[in-house]
Amino acid sequence: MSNKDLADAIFPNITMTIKYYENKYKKRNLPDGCYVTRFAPSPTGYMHLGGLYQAIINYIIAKKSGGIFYLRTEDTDKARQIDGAVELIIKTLNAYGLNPDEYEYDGKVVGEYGPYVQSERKEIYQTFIKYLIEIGRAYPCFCTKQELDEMRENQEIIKVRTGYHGRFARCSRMSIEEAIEKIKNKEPYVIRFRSNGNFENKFEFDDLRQGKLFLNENDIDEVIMKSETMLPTYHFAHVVDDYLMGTTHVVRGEEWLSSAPKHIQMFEAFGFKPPKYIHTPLIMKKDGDSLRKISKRKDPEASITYYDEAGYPKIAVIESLMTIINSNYEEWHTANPDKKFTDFEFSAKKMSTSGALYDLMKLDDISKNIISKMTKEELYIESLNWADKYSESLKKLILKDEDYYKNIINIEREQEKPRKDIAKYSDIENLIWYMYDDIYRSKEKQYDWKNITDKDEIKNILSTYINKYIDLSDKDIWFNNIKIMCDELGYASNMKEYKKNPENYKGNVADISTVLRVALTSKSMTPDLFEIMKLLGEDSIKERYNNLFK
RNA sequence: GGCCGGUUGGUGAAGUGGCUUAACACAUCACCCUCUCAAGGUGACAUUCACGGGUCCGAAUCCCGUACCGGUCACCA
Repeated sequence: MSNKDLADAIFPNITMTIKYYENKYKKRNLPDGCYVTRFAPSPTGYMHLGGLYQAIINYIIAKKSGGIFYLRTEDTDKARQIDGAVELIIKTLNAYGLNPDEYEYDGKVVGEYGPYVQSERKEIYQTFIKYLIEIGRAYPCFCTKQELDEMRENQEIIKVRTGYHGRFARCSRMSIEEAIEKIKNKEPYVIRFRSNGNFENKFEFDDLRQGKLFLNENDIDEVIMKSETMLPTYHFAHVVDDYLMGTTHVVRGEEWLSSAPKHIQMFEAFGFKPPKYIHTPLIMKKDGDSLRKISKRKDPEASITYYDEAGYPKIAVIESLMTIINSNYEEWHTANPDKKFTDFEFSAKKMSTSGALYDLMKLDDISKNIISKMTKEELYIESLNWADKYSESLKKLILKDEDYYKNIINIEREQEKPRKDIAKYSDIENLIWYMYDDIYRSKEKQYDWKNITDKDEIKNILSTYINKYIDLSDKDIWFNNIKIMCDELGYASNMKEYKKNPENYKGNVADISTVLRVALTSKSMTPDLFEIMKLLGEDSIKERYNNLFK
């Protein structure tokens, strides 16, 4: 009995060879220096901020080099899979402008290296595993979960490194006959890789972010195929897929670094050249006094849907992540305002050395800048698209009179230094509701009076204004009228004069303006009053002033 | 516990032996501008780079030790 017999007993139906697949998936015909990268999420739920972060890096290094960025679905864990997760990932990627060149979705395969869904590549993995068994580098293991648990407990007691290695790797010494017998008896088993490493030995591992590292060789006989589904584990699928798909650079989270020795060893077992690795820091979250990996379960801001629902422009989210990826991104972007984030010269070495806290304040700042630079047409379209999905009330407002809406959002907009008060589309409604008469009438309002609070004085100011001074034909005339009114009512029309001798006046032009503003909008903080008045129109202003104390 | 990495302001960080009196950006605060707010302008904000020791004419930068933080040690990825 030979290893060949064992391999046949396990995979009687696998007739292909590695050569066949190597022929089928030809080496990519790309010029030197092109990066082939992938985003390889497992469809276990919603798209995660960390996932987007990985995807961005993969995308920019591939695009910048003229290479390929592809999407691979890692669905080997059927228990954790969630319906619709793949769709969400693809849609998110596309929405954020990170379109993969190759992917598989909804029965459609784009690219020469598919299937791009791991569960559909079962035969490929099994072919590779079969080969490993034939050459004696893999074997079936019949240890039960319970036996493994006991073994680990034992190892802890006698203070040995835990894991299936060395003398603890019982099934590695099982005779071929016995193994075949057990398989015939339908005993459950997994396939393990037979490691030839020595944990005491170090080898040099070159991580493109961390630089040269000296890691211990792996001596654990890792599970490479699961028993029930006969699908590979991550470790094995990574080796086979990234080899066959021609991945040149694997960008993945730092949590993978410690299993890199296993991967390297498997590549070597096949005689394949491993890809280059970039292990990235994790995005962290402050939890009390300590830090932890940002978590989808505990942190709403870990899910990309959080940003979509709040209405952040996609590019703002990307740029905020870029500042974490390489902190010189912002400086570069300021110097090259017309370039896209994909033009940025990403440097793995410049990535932070430890996990970064994601700063929502920073996101707001980036987002405000981006939104302030939009034209009114752009903002109109973006905000309507957002409202269509997430806000019935804003949508109604916009559609009531689209031109009116555009005029409102255009206040202090299309100019050299535009107003920056919108960080996300969900802010808009709260900033503009008072521009609509019907809402203004029905809404419960708190008037935010400042210096002048006396009812009769306010009435007096308002009636004087609408009877004698209201003129919306031109901003200078408008403001000049307010100043004249100040003089008439005993308020300082000139702020400098007022500051010199405040006791000579009842107040100043700012106080008067504030009364006009609050009486009109209920708010003491609004954009340019003249613009607001002009848009509202005389009738509306008069109505609001007249009805104020009724 | 073993192994691997890390530790520069509230945050992201620049920095690789003298150019650093520690860049830039966010946040915060003050002032200016100003009809309010936002914006914009000016300035403040780490006498110090986790701590201790060492090398050196000179250290955030190199070495050693300690502490703390993170990752990993699954038939999860």
